[in-house]
Amino acid sequence: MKQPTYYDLVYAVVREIPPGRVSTYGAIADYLALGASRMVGWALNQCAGKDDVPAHRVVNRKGELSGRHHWRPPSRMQEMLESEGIQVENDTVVHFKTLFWHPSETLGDHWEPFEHLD
DNA sequence: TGTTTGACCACGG
DNA sequence: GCCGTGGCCAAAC
Repeated sequence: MKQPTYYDLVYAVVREIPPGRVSTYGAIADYLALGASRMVGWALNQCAGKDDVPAHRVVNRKGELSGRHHWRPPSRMQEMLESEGIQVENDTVVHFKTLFWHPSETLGDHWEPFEHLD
């Protein structure tokens, strides 16, 4: 990998998710204008194992930990969330609607993560 | 090079 | 408010 791809954009946004908050595939896909929220899932699939990307803060639109099966061990994702004060019950984020974080909430609409790279 | 699949979402019934 | 269907783009086969 030599130049930034949409993977890097996804990673960059995920890293900006504030601790104790959660975001969704759809929100990230919408913010990055990827056109397909599945691509976020693919990107996160590649980031599995990377500790520098808090992928545990990304859940589906229902607030369910749909990606926990891709963690080692699967319970790791829930533990990470709980360690940040996020309550998880039955593989679903409690108060998900309240803890939901949208990229534009913090990054704004003109966030250029790689503008310095050209 | 065509088909299948994927940590999904919006919409209509 | 739940269920089935289409769509979306990229990687793996």
